[in-house]
Amino acid sequence: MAITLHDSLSRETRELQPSHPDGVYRFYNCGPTVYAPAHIGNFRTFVVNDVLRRLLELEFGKDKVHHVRNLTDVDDKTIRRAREEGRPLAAVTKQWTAKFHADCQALNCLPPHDEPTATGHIREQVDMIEVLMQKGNAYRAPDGSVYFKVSSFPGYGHLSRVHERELQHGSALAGKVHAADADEKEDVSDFALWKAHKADDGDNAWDSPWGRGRPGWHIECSAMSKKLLGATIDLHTGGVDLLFPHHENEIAQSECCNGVPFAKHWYHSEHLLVDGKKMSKSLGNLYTLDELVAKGFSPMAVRYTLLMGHPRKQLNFTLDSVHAAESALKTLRGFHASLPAGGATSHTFEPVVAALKDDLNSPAALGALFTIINRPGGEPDRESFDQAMFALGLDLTAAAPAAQTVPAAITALAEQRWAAKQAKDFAAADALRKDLTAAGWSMLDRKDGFSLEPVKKP
RNA sequence: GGCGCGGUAGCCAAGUGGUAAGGCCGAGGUCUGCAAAACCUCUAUGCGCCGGUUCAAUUCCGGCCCGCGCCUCCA
Repeated sequence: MAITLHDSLSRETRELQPSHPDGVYRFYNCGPTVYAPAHIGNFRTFVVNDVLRRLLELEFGKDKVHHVRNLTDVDDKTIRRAREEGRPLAAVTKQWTAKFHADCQALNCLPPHDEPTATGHIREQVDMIEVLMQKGNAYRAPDGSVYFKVSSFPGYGHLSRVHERELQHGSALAGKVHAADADEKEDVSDFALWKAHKADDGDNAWDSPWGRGRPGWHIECSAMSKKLLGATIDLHTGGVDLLFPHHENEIAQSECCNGVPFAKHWYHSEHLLVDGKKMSKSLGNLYTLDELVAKGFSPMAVRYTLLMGHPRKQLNFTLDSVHAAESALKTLRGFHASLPAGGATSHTFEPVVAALKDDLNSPAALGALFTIINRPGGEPDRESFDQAMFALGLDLTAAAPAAQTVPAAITALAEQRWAAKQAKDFAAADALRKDLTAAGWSMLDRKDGFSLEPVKKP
């Protein structure tokens, strides 16, 4: 069964097929800027792309997928962070790259085959800018910056329909259009390919034919995808916010430079909202994985939560939904543990993967999963269940939420109650249970002993 | 102002021109001294509002209301 996926450029849902003779599907996913911990909104996109990666492996073969995800390790934010902390840029980006990798691993995301960095590909970016200069698609501003001349590319705006857009009238936004460097550009739509060195950049600058400076943001993806995947790639993905201007600019640069179509298919995942609003520091509704783990949630429950909504639809993330995910995962773990070893064909989980292959419909896939689990009679098929879990990237053997340390006083109370229970002094036992509950702990009895866990909050 | 997405049970969320998946929560039951777990059962005559098309609309069309996102470097 083919994978179908919505294409942001044509606005059609189309089948995915490798276009190169070697049968390798070339897939580029815009990665994070490494200057701070990624938040769960970022991870929605990466988890969705991870599911896609897994489906591609199932469909075309494990060695027939080439997945590239870049790391932006030089830009205004990374440089500012390094300056604020008085550390070298590389120290900052290395630290946050490591954190990003740890979070991805916790969320069970497969590592991309290549993870190129902007600073590791200055040469390739400069080369590309030189071609654009030669072809007349770019110009050097008086300060030494190089800009892409948007008017030189007739195809500009097709992806985001930017020609149908207008700047917001009479608002603060219209006035703040790049006040910083607007004077250097010939047109406000033009965007930087190369940024001339400024004092704030410190020693984060490289030599170029136009003087010392650093690459603009968009050029890195064009240069690195070309180097690793070729001039025309099969699929380019990212969050909706990258649609304009980032991806629009990438298309302009790459197609003007290479003279061939940049990407055959574009896919954009929608934003994660928190409590009905986009995450932002000012609203205080921004979560990191660590913060959720600190609240007692498992990373796998966070992954599950991110899959509860259709990737092309805004998903409202709440702590209640992570609770729901944690409970659902618990059921899945129990089901998995009770699955018979042998394969059976009466209850196959193939519909789960089928739902995912239909434009990454993860909520439908989760629905199908439980529908099959709850189907009476017959025998569930372990092989297809494992495959469904692989596609969803749900590792049911991953650690459940870490048990909290039990205070000695609580343990003492529990031991008293256990003794009372053994002595069949149920009145005392019940009283002690109440005390424990009041103190915030649930006592779980077993045949041969007890365990304690924090009282579940509603 | 422009562009785009969405409004489905207490919460989250699929879906279809033919009469509403699933998860969570909640309720009842079985089983347990109690509690928990597990298992069973139940939970939208209804899909933002108003019209229209149709034998039939939540699903198509039109209007309206509300929410969210993007509009130059935020996944």
